[in-house]
Amino acid sequence: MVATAVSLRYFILGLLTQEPMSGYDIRQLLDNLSWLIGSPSCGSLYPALRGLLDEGFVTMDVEAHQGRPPRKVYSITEPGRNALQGWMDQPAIRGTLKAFLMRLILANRFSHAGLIAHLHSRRAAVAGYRSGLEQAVVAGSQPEDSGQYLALDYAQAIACAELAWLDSTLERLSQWSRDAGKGIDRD
Amino acid sequence: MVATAVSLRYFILGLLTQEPMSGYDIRQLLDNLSWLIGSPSCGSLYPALRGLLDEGFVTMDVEAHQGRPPRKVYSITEPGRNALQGWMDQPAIRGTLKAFLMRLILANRFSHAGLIAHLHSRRAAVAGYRSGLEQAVVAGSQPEDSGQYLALDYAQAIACAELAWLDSTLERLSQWSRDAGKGIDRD
DNA sequence: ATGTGCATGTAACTGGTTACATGATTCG
DNA sequence: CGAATCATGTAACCAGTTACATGCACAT
Repeated sequence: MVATAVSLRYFILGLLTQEPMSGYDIRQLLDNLSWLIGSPSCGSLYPALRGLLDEGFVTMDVEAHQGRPPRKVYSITEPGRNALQGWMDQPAIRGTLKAFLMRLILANRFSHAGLIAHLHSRRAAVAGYRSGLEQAVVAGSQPEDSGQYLALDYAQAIACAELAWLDSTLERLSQWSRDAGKGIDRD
Repeated sequence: MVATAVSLRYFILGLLTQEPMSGYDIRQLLDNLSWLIGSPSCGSLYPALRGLLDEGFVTMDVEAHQGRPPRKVYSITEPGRNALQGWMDQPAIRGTLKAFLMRLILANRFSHAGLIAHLHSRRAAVAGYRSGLEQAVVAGSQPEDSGQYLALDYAQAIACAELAWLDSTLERLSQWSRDAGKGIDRD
């Protein structure tokens, strides 16, 4: 009853903020992003669209062509935008990397500040995770159970890399926004 | 019909290779590992045990205590060991980090060679993933769609970190096994 | 008496997958 | 003629989650 991640639904909703699209369009777009979040292959796409429609987060216009099946073009509604905003504002729940990436892709369509906030919240989550790992190292895992030890080491390495990326990116973004603030948006 | 990851089932099976355990024992063990793979909190644990029992991968002995509910102690069977081996031998399917970590934890209970193979297969998977990301950078994503660009960059950073860890760990392990081969197991 | 720990489980739901089903159009 | 592309969807299944249900023992 708490967070209800429901990534795909909201991600689709986010994609629709750019322009109205048909299910087919969305699928192709998702296929392009498959390296990041994996294509959900129609079996989950169409039900998701149906769900969004039922909740009133999108409207549907049928573009009938003769012969060819009619394109059903979906557009986001005001309630849809609100729901999406609500989803975006949710703090990044730990472990859901995919959800983070989805939001990251969508984030700067909203606001620069939102993007920054999103990165910060991720940073906090990862930092917490890493400190948990450190405690686990100190506590249990003797190096004799090297499986556990390896897994721990691996997870720590990843977490450190994430933190490093987040820090450098935040630095870069804040610098960019400082420059933009001064009106020196050369690029 | 292909891979059927079914992580938890097989992970439990792997834990049982060390010693017979009751559901309760397993749960506590999993709780200890929660920072890595997240505790599955009985709702999935007991059904998993039931499933393993139905498939003949474990046997169950009931230790009746008066008063206190009886401990049901599960032991792995020969078919269970075979099934587990089959699962371990599956190449690490991309994206399933958790499955990889589970196998990593279990791997060296089997054989040193298996562990190495496991790491190599992960390495191949991650390398493939990264090259996919690189292609995606070259192809689509103009820096204007900075959301996509950021996500891409992030994923690449992680992938690189993974590769670096895998390489250094493989190096370390092969050195260790070389030393052991020479009988100079100083540590 | 009350709550914490041991020890088991069920039921309903969720988010997703695979594989299948439909049907017209256009290209080789 | 057959295959690929456009375009929609359904049905069955799967792994896992949350929340609930049970019940005894022992300590406060």
